[in-house]
Amino acid sequence: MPQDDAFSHPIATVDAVIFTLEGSVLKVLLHRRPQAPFENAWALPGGFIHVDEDASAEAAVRRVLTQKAGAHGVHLEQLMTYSGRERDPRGWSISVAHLALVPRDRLAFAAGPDAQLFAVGTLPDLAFDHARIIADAVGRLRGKGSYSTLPASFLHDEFTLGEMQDAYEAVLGTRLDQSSFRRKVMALEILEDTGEKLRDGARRPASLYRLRDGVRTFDRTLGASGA
Amino acid sequence: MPQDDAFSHPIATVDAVIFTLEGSVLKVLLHRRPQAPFENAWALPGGFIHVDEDASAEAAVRRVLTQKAGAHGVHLEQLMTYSGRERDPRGWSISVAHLALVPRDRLAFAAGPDAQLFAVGTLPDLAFDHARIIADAVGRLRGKGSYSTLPASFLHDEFTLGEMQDAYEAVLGTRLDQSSFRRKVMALEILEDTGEKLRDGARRPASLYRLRDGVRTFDRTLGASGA
DNA sequence: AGAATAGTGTCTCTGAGACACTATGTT
DNA sequence: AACATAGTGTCTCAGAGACACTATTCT
Repeated sequence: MPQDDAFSHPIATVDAVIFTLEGSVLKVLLHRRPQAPFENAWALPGGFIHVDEDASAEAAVRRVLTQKAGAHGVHLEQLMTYSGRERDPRGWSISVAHLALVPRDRLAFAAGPDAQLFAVGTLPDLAFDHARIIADAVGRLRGKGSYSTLPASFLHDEFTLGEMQDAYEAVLGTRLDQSSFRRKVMALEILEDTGEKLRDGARRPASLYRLRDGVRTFDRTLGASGA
Repeated sequence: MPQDDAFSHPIATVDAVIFTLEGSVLKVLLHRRPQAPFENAWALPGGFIHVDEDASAEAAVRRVLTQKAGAHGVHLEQLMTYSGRERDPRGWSISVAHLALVPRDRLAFAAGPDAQLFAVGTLPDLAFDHARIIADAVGRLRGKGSYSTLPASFLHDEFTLGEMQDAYEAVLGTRLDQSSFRRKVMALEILEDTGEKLRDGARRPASLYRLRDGVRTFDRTLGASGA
């Protein structure tokens, strides 16, 4: 315990695994590193914790999210912390990785050769231990997705049951039975009917719902992960 | 991202929430702090990460476990990382909290006014944000306990179904039906019959089982948390 | 009318819980 | 024989999955 402050401190960073849904495909935002180490390699958006500026690691991630993905007010949760002497050639480092879930159109980054969305199934080679971090993040998302409202974070505030089911299917990687899905969602009482309908073409309009706030996880499942 | 190394680094520490079962009561090991900050307050065992000595945060926790609890080779998992400017008066700090589950007789600490096991229901005032950390740890243990072999970490290598059920009941805070518990445990195929029997008194001897390794979590539950 | 998705009804199967019962050892 | 825990059998109920069906809108 508090011996003496003579120990040299590790490098402290944060990393963000920013997920989104693009055409019902689960994707992650990656940036190409502009400098060493791992110059030109793809990597997770991240950066040093600014002790003078960030109130916490989570605040540091929110800063990164805004600066590098143009996203704010999105679902953000801590994933895990990765640390050690070997993971960063610059020295003993500690990185607090977070999970961010963002609707596609709330992501604002300069898409191009240096920033891109990759489907989680086909990732390029990655800097540091970022492949491992993404694998853990996907595991968390798939696992927790089945008994939480996490997948709904990819949707707008108001959405139809069909859109909601699509999001769950994309996250869990399985097809779900429509009838069972609706029955279970309704039984959980996690939605609020807005009274409005979505009219978007040659078919029966669907009711628009909103997530009732406060609800995050439930004790039943909305479908098993087929990963 | 890697800008310049000119940022001052946070203080980096680890904390261990060491759980054990004493007389079917879930307890946590606390130490009294010998010095400021929070001198004389109860706190979780923990300490600075030694960059020159620890290969990772987990390694740092294992060192702390050995030094402060005499425990090694126990179940250890990362809980969460707590960080910020306010949590430690010495400055911006980051602490990687871990969960350790130890059978009572594998804990070797000098019990006395400066080190003690406390039932999780009746904790004293705590230093730093350690009350919050313990609350999170109890939440994790209770939650994950119902669908994992975590509670069995409190037992010896070989144990009876009765002992196993006791451990689950202590962790989940509920009584479980004996018949259902046995049926579910058997259906999960997580145990290996040693062929031996425990003879410990005036009653029918119970079979001794061992955990089959590799098994950590399952998709069904062994009982709901009654917290 | 036809296309397309929204939404309902219902059957079956499995697992969980409750609880009554039998078994087997020591004193 | 009494006792205490080990271990079994069985009934009932709720939720999940499968799937066939009906409803409503636009073109």
